[in-house]
Amino acid sequence: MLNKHDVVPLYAQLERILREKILTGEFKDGEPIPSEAELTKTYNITRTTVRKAIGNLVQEGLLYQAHGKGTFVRLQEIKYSIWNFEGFTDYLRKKGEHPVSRVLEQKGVRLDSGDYWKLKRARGVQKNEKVLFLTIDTSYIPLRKFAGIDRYDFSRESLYDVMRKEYHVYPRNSEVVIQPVTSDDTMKEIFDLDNVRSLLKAKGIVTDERGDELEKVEIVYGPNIEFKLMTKMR
Amino acid sequence: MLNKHDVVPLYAQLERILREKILTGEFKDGEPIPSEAELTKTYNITRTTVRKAIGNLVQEGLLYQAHGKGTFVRLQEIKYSIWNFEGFTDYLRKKGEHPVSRVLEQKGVRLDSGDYWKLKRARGVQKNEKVLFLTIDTSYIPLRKFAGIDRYDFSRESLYDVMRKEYHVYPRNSEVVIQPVTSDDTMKEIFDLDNVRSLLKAKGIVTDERGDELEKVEIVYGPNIEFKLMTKMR
DNA sequence: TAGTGGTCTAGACCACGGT
DNA sequence: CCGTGGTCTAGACCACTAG
Repeated sequence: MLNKHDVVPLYAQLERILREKILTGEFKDGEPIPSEAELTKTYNITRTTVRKAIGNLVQEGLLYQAHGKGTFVRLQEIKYSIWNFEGFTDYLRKKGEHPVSRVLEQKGVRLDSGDYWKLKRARGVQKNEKVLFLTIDTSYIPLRKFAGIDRYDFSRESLYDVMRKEYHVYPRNSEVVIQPVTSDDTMKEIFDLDNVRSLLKAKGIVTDERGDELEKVEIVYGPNIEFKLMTKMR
Repeated sequence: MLNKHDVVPLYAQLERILREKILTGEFKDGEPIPSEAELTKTYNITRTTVRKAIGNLVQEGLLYQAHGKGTFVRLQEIKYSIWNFEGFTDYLRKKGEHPVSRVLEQKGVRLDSGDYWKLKRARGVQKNEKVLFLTIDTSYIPLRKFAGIDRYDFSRESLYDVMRKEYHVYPRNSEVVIQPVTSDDTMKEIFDLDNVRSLLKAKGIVTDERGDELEKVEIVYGPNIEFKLMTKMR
């Protein structure tokens, strides 16, 4: 049930309930959730409010709507091969590789929206005697949320591990824009390029389940990475 | 002014007007646009409709809102964001745009796996007297599955509509690799580039629900497209 | 035809920011 | 204080889908 006097808006409360039911499987993948009309009755709110909640979940990709048919659950809309946030580190370990990070730069910076810890790392794998770098990651971590984050040595520790274990914060969503970039000197050196090339860059934010920003991120992908994308259409 | 009897929804019409004013600089970067109350008066529509239009532009990244202050123009110039293949025509129509296709090349070709119909199109939107091209799509359609596909005029018809309505085949999944490419002469002409640039290319296959290949596809995205990607961890 | 989502109206009260 | 956006109500009519 919803609490009309809560500071949390009704649509956000409903959103949470629906998300829960989708993720626990009470609403099954591909099947319809109750109609908007039903939801207005069940929760005793207007359709506008129901639509706001559903709209957000559609935006999020958890639901889709079909005119005249209904609102349906969509799980696993997008998968990604290299773009997994449970991390880079775990991903490579599973493949039997030895992940390596080299910190290129770290310092406090002030962006318009507050104070951040800037962390720039080259990340890759150990190959025999050599290191093959795959990405250059630049993170801007809000110090308001992660006070003392500068104490950690991120050439050894995983950023997301620290967020989870030390701050009890769980990265959940990311929204990035993919762009082409032309290699600069840093990229040339890290990726061992012999001349100027086009590379891919992903730039965006990582948030927790409430949509709070955890990190501004910018990742440049080296030439050894394929950016594979699978989508499901309806 | 808005046309209440147009098939294009009022919010989409308003959206288009606002987008226009932002992009032409009538609403300047960082400055506020008229308040929601003013817009309701100016266009003689309700605030709900105004908010729907503004909401979409906020989503698109062209505007941001600050509680108690106003609605402001955002510096970055994001025009279109496309996250899957299904959306092109519908996505643009919803925005009150007029999608345009120009067939650049079409012929039968033999690939190692069989006979295909090659269809290369530039796709974009009508802007006043001009056409702004957004993508160059190259499709290879298996003739074994789509005999007679060469009869259709794909400058007018949607490829997927034909697949659905004439062949009763439904595109469902896609698997593509995203790569950077350097512009060639065709791209230079279609996208009206003044010099060589890095662009994005998606290359892969589209399948139906049984995993049967419907199309090999290669899409080059012009500089007016941002490739926005949202991921969720579960 | 009945049920669904898509659009829109005409209000209301609230919280926030700056004066 | 006033003007801004944020939320919400209680309706209405329409277009689409399926039986």
